[in-house]
Amino acid sequence: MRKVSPPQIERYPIYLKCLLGMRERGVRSVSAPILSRELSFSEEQVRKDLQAITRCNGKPKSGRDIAELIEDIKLFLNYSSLTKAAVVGVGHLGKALMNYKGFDDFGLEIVCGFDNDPTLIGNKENGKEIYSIYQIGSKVEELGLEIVILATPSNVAQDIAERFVNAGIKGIWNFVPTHLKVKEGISIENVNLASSFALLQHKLRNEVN
Amino acid sequence: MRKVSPPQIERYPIYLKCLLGMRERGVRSVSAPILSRELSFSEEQVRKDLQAITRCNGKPKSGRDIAELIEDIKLFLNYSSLTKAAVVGVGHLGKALMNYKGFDDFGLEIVCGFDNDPTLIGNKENGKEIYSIYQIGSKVEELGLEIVILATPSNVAQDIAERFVNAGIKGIWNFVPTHLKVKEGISIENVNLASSFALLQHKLRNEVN
DNA sequence: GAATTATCAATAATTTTTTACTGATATCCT
DNA sequence: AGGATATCAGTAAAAAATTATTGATAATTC
Repeated sequence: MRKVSPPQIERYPIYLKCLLGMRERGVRSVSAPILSRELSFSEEQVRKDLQAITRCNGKPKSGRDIAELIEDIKLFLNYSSLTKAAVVGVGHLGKALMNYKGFDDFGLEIVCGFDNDPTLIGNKENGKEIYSIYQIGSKVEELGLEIVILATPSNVAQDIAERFVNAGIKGIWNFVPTHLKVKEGISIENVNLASSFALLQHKLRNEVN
Repeated sequence: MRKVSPPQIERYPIYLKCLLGMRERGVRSVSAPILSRELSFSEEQVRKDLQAITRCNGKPKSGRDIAELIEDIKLFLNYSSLTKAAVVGVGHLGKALMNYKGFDDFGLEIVCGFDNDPTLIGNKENGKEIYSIYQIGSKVEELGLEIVILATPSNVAQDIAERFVNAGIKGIWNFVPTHLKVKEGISIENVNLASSFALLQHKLRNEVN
C-alpha cells in the first residue's frame, strides 16, 4: 500500500458512501470516470486514491469491482474495529452527537455521556447514561473509553480535556472552537464550524464552485 | 491584499478566536512566535497568514497590535455583514444548529427552520419558527434567505437542496453525508463527520500528532 | 548611546498534492 | 475474429502549500 495523504483520508469515506449507494442500486462495478462525475473529483484523483488502498487492479473498459472496493476502503478506515467513545458536554450539540445515526457505520460506539449539570447526571440520552465529571477517573477505565467527543462550553474545554487525558484517553474529537494543548501522544481532530463557514462565505463572495 | 488559499481561510477563524481571548485578558500586542506556540502553527505560517490580510506591518521585537489584527480578520471574513440562513431538517442535529450560540459572532443569522414533520411545523425552536417544506417557495424570498444549513436525512438531501436552489438560495452548508449536485453558481460547503473521524482514527493508529 | 536580541518582510527552497501524459489491455462492436 | 475504444497503471509535470533563509530594524540591555 502506498503512502496516503490527509486529503486522501478525508475522501475515502466519501467514496465509500457513494459506493454503498451504488451497490444498493445493484451496480456491480465502477470506473474512475463514473466516480469522477458522481463526486466531482477529477478522474486522475479518483484513480490515484483507489489505487493507493486497493490491492486489486482495475480492468480497462469495465473498471473495478464495487464490493471489493468497499471492502478495501472499510479495511483502510478500520471500520470493523470498534472505537469506544464518550460525549462530553450534553448540551444541544452533545445531545445531537449522542443521537447521531451512522457513527455505528464507521465503527464508533458512543458508550455514555459526561456533564456537570446535576439535572442531567443519571439521565439517559438515546439509551446511554450521563455521568458526572467527577466519575471520569473511574469510568474511562471501567468502560474502556478510547476517545472523547468534546462538546463542552469553550471556557472549560481545556480543563476537561486534561482530565480525560490523565484518565487515559488517547484521542479527542474536538467540537469546541478552542485549540487544546495536550501532551505528546494524544491525537486531536478539530471540527471547527467557523472554519467551515468561512470557506462557504468565501465561495459565496467570490462565486467560485 | 495577497491571494489567500483555502487552508488559510480555515485558519483565520482560529486566529480570531485566539486573539479575542488574548484581548479579553488585557494583552495589547502579539508576535508570530507567540501565536505559533498558542496554536501549534509554525511561525512562518502565522507570519504569512497575518501578512496576507492585514494592511499594517508588524514591528520587530513587539509584533502586531491585537485590536488591529482582530479588525482585519473580521473584515476579511465578512463578519459584519449579516448572512440569513434557514436550518433544513429539524432533527437532533438541526435542533442543535438552531440553538448554536456563536453563529452570531460570525454574522450568521438563523432565521427559521424547515421540516416535513407535521408535529414540528408551526413550532418554534430557540424562538425561530419551523416551516413546512411546502413553504419553501414563499419563505425564501419573504425572509431574504441566502443560504440553507442542510441537516435532513441522506435520502432526501438532493431533492430538498434542489427545491431551495430553485427558490433562489445561493449557498448550501451541507451537514448531510451526501454529495449534492447543483447548478453552476451555487456554493456548497460540506461538513463531513466521517471524513473528520477518519483523520482522527488515522492519527490514533499511526501515533502522529 | 552602542551592542544585543527578538521579530519582521521578502524571497527562495522544499514538500505535498493534484493534474497531465504515455503506452498497455480488457471489453465491445461489426 | 479483428479493429475500435474506454479504461487502466505508471511515470512525469504542474500547482499549491509549507517551511527555511536572509538581511533589516525596533525595542531592550548594558
